[in-house]
Amino acid sequence: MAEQKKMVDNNTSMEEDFAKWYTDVVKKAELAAYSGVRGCMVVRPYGTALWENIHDELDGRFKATGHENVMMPLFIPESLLQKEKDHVVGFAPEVAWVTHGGDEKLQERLCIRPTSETLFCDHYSEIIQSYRDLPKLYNQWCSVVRWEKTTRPFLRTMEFFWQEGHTMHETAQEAVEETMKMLDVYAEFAEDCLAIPVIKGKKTDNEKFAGAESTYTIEAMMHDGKALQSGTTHYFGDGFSKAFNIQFTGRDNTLQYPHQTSWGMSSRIIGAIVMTHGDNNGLVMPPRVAPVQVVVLPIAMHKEGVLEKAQALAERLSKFCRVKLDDSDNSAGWKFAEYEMKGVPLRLEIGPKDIENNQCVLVRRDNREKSFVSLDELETKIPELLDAVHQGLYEKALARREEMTYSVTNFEAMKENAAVRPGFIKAMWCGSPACEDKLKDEAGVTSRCIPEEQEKISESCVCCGKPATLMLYWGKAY
RNA sequence: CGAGGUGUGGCGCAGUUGGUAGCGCGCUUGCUUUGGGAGCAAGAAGCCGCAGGUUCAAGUCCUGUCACCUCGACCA
Repeated sequence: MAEQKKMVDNNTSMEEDFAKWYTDVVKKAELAAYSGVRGCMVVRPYGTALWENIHDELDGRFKATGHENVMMPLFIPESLLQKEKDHVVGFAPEVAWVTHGGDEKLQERLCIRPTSETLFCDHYSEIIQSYRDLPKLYNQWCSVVRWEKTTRPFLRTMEFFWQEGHTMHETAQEAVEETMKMLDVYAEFAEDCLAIPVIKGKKTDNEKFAGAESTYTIEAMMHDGKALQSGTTHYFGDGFSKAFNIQFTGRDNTLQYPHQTSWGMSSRIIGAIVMTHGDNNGLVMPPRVAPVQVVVLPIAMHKEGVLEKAQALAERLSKFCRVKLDDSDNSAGWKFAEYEMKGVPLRLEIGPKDIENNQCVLVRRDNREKSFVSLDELETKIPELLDAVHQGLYEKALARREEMTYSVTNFEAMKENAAVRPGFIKAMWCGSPACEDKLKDEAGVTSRCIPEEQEKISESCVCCGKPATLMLYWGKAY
């Protein structure tokens, strides 16, 4: 009975109102707070620590694949933004403009970067002369601004934090390989660090990035069955190179345009973590990026020797994991609930009885499993349990995704399924944008991606019935 | 941009036919507690979003305005 009791009250359940559950968790777990600036959030220390861990893991992978970090300007002059046609049309409705410096009106407006393709291209046109200058493998960590109308913490804010990789290559093939390589890096990171299973695939022309030749994505399924694009890579061909007049002398002594890629993952991924692993007791942090992996709670702290023992344990644990000791005078029950809300993967309880028996209590956040562990085994037991939590989270998310993925072969079934069953829908597509539009208007689903791993659901397009060879994932998206 | 909603101590809210602003949580101090959000006692804290108006009197009625939230549309 007591086991089933909701441990954290005062929080909306996800079945009741998923959107409210989400914002409640974000606020109560202290990831972020609303700010006085419309559509912009304050990322609080706990959220920032999470982002720093995400940064470090990703940045290590970028460096390991030969990339270098740079820092570009915050502003883009209007003339520069307008150099590539598709690109400016795609972003025009959502750029913020600076029109004055002090009291003086500017000769040319400056936009606050919504993305930095144009800045990178402008710079590349200066520094690329020869095939010997290639490839250029640059990345930057920064924030960008897009004037969004509807905002939600992490999922869509006017200013958001991300990394954007921008690379230039001698050949198209090399650039395509880079595009696919970085997609793999994102997928591996999502699954191995965040315990979020993802579907790798290609976006349709309707859904691709403004100015890109092709766009790839990793799609994750949230608890409510909606899709969240969690990372994206683009192959640009030489479109921007031509628009920005970036040329190099090739090995054959002819002038050529380099081939380009870009790729990004944003603070939106924090929303994905919340909505993939969270439950009605709050957040559940994937252990490999959790700001605190183990919280040490002294029980009956006033008793002789308990606090000292807890301090010594925390000190010992800090040598092999991220640990926090809470020796505040809040009650033990309060602390249990608090660190569950914050999603700390493991809780270590140490009280007088444990000290007598040379043991402690370890409790997993993901399934509340409790074990008594000898104090002599912590160095092996804790890493094992952290791995088990990671694995448990991944498997639970994967099982849910599979359970909520359906296949349909005709329009009526698609409409019906989209209306009553949240989740992903696999269906064949003829390749026509008109069919995509119709499915969006009449069934309320958009194409998520053309997955790498294809299946033959049927012979014909789910919409028009014409012969089709491509299987797509469809769904509702954040 | 369309529809809806909300602005009252830090947070969540109540406030009836206009009549001197209240509750819960949190906060501070003290004592007792401490293995699932502790108890008692004493305290601090509010231009009722803002600007006009009606009235003897406005949190409450009227007009305007601003901000934020939710859902759509849009959104690489």
